[in-house]
Amino acid sequence: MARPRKIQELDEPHLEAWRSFLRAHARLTEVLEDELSRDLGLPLVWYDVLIQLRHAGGRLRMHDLARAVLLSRAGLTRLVDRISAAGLVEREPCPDDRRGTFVILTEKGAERLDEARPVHHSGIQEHFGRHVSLREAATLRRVFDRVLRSLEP
Amino acid sequence: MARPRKIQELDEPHLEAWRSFLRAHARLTEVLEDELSRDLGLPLVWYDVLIQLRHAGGRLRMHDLARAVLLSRAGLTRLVDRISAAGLVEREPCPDDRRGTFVILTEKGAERLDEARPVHHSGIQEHFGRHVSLREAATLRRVFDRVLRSLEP
DNA sequence: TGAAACTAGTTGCGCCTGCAACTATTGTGC
DNA sequence: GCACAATAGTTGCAGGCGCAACTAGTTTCA
Repeated sequence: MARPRKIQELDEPHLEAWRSFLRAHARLTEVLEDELSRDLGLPLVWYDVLIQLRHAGGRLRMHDLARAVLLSRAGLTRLVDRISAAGLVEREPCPDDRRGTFVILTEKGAERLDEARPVHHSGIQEHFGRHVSLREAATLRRVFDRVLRSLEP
Repeated sequence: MARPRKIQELDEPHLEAWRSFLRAHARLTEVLEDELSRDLGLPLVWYDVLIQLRHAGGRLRMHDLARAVLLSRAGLTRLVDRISAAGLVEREPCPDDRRGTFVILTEKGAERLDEARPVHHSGIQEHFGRHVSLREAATLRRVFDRVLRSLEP
């Protein structure tokens, strides 16, 4: 008799892929964080903030920056406090929307980013890129983008 | 004239793969953490501790458990404090090595794990496995294991 | 055997984060 | 135009983590 089946079960190969994925992420971010902090005194989140700002042309609203760096707005408030205390970004009120605040990449922030980028990129190459063929990189990107799209609202 | 070249440069496809990897990890763990906490009141790290204990036959030294769940020994001390306060594990002195402490999966912990496992696994299937072909899963595992091996010692 | 080096686990401390509550501003519907 | 809901950002608070220092036990080796 046909019994109702789950749409799909999680099988061993997928579970193994998942476990390797988790472990690789943990180790890679640990190593890259250490390298960037040690060599340049720049935490990875700081780097991420600076990169996102440059990517957006140098300025971003708190709200948008929070989404870009995957942080709560509260978390971002404190983070921007620290980074701006170091002079790498500045806050500026948003003229259109008086609730809003822009975060702006300063000259000094841009310099630090220029120093950090090659270091960080060669870390990624050294520990990740080097071990991944072009074909595999394409697969990774395709798969993860697919996963991400499914998680969007 | 042949100028010295870097061994390898990080190229766009690899960088894109890296970015998607990071975002996918952040979103997936966020969602799975929420599901497990909401449905069963069990944080993901707790689940991980219980699973690792079962995997090891029900008992593990603090030190080994810390490595298994990718936590500092200090972090694990507090984590085990919390989980054992909830009755899911117990500490027991190690007879061979009087510095050592075993963490032991209790009956209650095993029950909670049995409840959580199918929930967590269907979450992984729903948000990850479902979007990944068998062939892709094999690639992911192969790539990440390769990366992990390079990070050992 | 005995001292020095090492290892296991815990604790003090400070950092970073999210949640919930709050203020200020903007948008909506009658 | 005005009350009510929604949104932007900040702050109090508590949880969870790692580092460094500490205690206790073990290994090494002369």
